[in-house]
Amino acid sequence: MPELAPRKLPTQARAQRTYRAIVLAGARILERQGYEGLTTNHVAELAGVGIASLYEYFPNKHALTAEIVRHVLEELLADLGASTPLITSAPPAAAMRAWLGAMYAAVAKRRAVVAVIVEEVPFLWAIPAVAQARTRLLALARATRDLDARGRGAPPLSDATLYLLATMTGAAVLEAVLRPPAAHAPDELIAALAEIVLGATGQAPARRRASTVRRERGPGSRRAPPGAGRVAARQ
Amino acid sequence: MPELAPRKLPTQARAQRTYRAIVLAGARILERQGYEGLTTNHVAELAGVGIASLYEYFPNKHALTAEIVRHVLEELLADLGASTPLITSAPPAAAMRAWLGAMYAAVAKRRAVVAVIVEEVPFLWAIPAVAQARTRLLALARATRDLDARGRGAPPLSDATLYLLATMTGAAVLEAVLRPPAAHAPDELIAALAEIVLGATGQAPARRRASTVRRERGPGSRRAPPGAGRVAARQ
DNA sequence: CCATAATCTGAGCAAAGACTCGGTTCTACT
DNA sequence: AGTAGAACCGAGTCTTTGCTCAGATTATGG
Repeated sequence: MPELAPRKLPTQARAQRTYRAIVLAGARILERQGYEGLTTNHVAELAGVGIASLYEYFPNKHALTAEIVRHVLEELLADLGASTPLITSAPPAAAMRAWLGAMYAAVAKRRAVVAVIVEEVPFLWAIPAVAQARTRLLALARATRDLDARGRGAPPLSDATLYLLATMTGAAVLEAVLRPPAAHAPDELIAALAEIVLGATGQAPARRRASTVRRERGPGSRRAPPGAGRVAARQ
Repeated sequence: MPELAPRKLPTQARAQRTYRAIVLAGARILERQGYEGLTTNHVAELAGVGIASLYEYFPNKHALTAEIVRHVLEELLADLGASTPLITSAPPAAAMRAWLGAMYAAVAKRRAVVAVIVEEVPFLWAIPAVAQARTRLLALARATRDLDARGRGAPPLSDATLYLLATMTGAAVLEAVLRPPAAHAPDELIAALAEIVLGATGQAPARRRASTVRRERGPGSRRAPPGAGRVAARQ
């Protein structure tokens, strides 16, 4: 198990710029050339710093990778956090759709990097930030359920069901973004997904006819552009 | 995009043994040392053949990797296929539980390799066998729905919902096997998962109290052994 | 301003790893 | 038996790449 923590954190302003440049360059390379293209020399060059500066902050390549992943994840979670006010103020059903939409948007915005990270980065789940994010999201789901159960008279979901719903929705969003099915527009998927989740939580009306699920495609629901099937450019 | 097809297939018996030995050795290394440990020299050595023999059949490392993946996937699907007779003969609800149980067992049996394959192998979705398996499973789901819809009077699921259910279930099983939650035994998860899916397909009775979902752990539902959280041994 | 610490640097080392070459050994088939 | 071609082989080539070293440069704070 390789060391995943940075050697030290930059304190001076100049050093902070260097550190940041390294991480950003790493993210760009990861996005464009995949994990196999992520070489320390290349990262340093693109960042415009000497290779030794990179090793000033990271003990090895794995630690650099972990930091890149942490950075991307943090930005993604920040996006999600920014849309929670809108969500919590909405009525439950709309809130669910909004939440799923926000997840979708956050992932879609960084489609290429996220694809490489989840599909190629080794030791992904050994990165503390990743494991933490998982438990935090599960805790959030549990809290929401408890709050919701207190509000209505309905019996609460079992822990196992809640766990499954949380992981399944996350996986479904990832799947829908990374390997979009040609036959369905994003909006349609989000709506159908919301319906499944709401149904399982007992908040949905009895299952409606299939035709009511199929929406017309509005301007905001354009389907993936041609070529979006490719995972990354890979020079 | 690297070449992923074998250079040629062995025809003589001796050559078939060689080919097989290479693929099996590759699978073992992938399982034990992850993708980073999968070097062509090492594979040849473990297979007990010369390195040049490996390159007799595979034009490059990527093609070898693709073949290893194909082999593991084929075995996994064979396991699934072997249990379909039992499943199709059962009534719908029991069939769903049996199907999920079979998926779980098939993945759990090869936990370590599967983990490495889905988390580390680059170009995974560019491997024809992988993409094919995905579409075949989706087609199976669609066929089942149509058959089922004709049997009962209920309206059929929309295509989008079906797609989501299929991918979500697959993802949930993978997740449950690869990163098992300490709090829930496999049987409990399978049961809860079946309930979610059946609920979404309109076949389940109205959502029951949470307590009825929680089963006692029988002898067959032992939870993951200690250390099962590790993804692979990694020498 | 000076001493000390922090930061930066790039040539180059050592190791690893993908793949080839030139040839030997085995098998199939007449 | 003889021969064509299929299969096998491993030492060695060539490239890549993670990482270090020894020292130059810049900031800090007394």
